[in-house]
Amino acid sequence: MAFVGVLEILADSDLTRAAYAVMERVLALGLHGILDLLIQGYANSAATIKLLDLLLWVYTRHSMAERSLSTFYRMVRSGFFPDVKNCNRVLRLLRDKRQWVQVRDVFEEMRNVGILPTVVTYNTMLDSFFKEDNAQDALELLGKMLNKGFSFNDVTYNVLINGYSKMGEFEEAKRWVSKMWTSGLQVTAFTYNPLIYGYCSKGWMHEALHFRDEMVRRGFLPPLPLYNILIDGLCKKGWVTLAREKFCEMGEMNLVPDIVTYNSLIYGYCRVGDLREAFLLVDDLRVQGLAPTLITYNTLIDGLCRTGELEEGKEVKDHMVESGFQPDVFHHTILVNGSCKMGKLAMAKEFFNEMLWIGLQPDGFAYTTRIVGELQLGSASEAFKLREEMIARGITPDTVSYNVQIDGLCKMGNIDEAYNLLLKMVKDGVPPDCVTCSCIIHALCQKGYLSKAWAMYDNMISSGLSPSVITYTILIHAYANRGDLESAFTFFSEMRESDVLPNEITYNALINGFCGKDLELAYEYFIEMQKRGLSPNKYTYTLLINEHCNRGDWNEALRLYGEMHEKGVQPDSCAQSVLFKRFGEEHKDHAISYLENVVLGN
DNA sequence: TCAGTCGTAT
Repeated sequence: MAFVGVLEILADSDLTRAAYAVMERVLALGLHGILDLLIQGYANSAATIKLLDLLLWVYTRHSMAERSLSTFYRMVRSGFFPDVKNCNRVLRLLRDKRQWVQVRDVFEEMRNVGILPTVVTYNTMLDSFFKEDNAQDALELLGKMLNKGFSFNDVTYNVLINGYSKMGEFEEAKRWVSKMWTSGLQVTAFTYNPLIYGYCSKGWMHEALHFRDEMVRRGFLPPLPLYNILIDGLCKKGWVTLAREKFCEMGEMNLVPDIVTYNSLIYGYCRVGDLREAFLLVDDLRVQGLAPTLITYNTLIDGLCRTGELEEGKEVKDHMVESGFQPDVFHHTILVNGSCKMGKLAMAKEFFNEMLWIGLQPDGFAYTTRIVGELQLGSASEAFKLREEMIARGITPDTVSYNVQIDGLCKMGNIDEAYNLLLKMVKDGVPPDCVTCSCIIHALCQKGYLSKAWAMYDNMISSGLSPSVITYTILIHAYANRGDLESAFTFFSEMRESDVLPNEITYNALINGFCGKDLELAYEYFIEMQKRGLSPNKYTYTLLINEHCNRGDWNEALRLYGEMHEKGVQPDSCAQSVLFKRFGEEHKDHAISYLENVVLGN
């Protein structure tokens, strides 16, 4: 036990750094028994407390939560009270490991034995409470902190701003930002980070952009990650033009985009189906001296799959593998999904099996994707087998997994079974969401049980779930289609009051309902949707053209058909057959080419 | 700070 003697000398002579190095060496050798030796009084008592503290420090530095905890408790119970700095280190470690109960216990123990907390202790505890989603306890602690005469430092403010932003309590977060300004503490660019990050993660991009502006007005240069978050948030909303503007703005601010910036923007263009621009960006990033990553490739392949270009996606995959990238679970999930969406179940299976073959463990996303394919293109029993296999592999079904299953049952017409599964999911502690309810509402509407659907809607509201644009559209469509325009309008109004924005499909559902009854009102919605920046699509035109044809108003039908062309909306066979439904089958081709000539003025 | 799964319409 010579090392204890060495440590004792070092501790006595205040050679902390040297003692730390020796202690690290001792533990690297696995000699954890030093704790017992010290507690039993192997060294002199002045050195013992220093060495125990050192031990605790080393354990926390190496993120050894169990050892840190047991050392802490052995120490306090033997009357060796650790330095508060080491207690703070233990708290921080436990917080980072999300061991909430242990964080609270250690804090409580500190109080019991009389170790006085510092502002760092309070900041750590506040942060821990927020990360635990317990703002109430954070608030109480804040009160205690003030009562004891502690004043907030910059970290306190940042913890509060961060905590409230993550919870989506932006008003409260903003209040602390302005308090921080008036407190005279140093506000930095990073003070705004959590707020902007919070807004982006909730998709509130206007607010996020507003705070970028405020930041710049206050004279801060937004850091690169902040621009990346903004561009990512804009792209996720599909606002790729605005994202591009921000991308250009970066240059004006002397910020150099990195691969994350490019990947986000590429994602944005892929999501709006502009693969040309996405590939141009890949060229551009290469010119800038950057190189595509696995994420770049996966994003492009997903983009191609979504536009139906599965073969091109496979080409990119080959190119990716040739460039030395190892396909991962994301990659395979994308291709499984792409194959299913093209109706190629056998190919989806191949991609899924390839993933297993190369030794990758499919996660919940991969299984869910595969199960959806099986439900839509294959068999329910195969889907069930896969679900069992997923559970056997230790993946517990989440909300999406249940939703897929529930929707599958609904589509097979088993609403009762779907409802039972909803009850089971609640029992299993998996929270149903808006999609769960929408699936069942949709099924009820399709079966004609409209009042049951309405009851389900009331049910979801009283459970605290917010209906989405899809939920409203399902109900509006069902009621409008049945001719109950008043009820359809009720949902439309409720939608407005809840600040849920209608989309093209919502308007189509309304227009569909009003066409047969009140064409004037149908046109009002047709105008309104365009005022709101929504472009009528082929369904919108088809609905209106159909109605005019039914009324024999051939001129207006033709005018709409022309407008459709002008706006670049490609009519499909459905739009054309609606227009010519009075024509005999054998004349249609002539009629269509005649019409194209008239309309296009050729 | 970046990628993958579920629900709407003629």
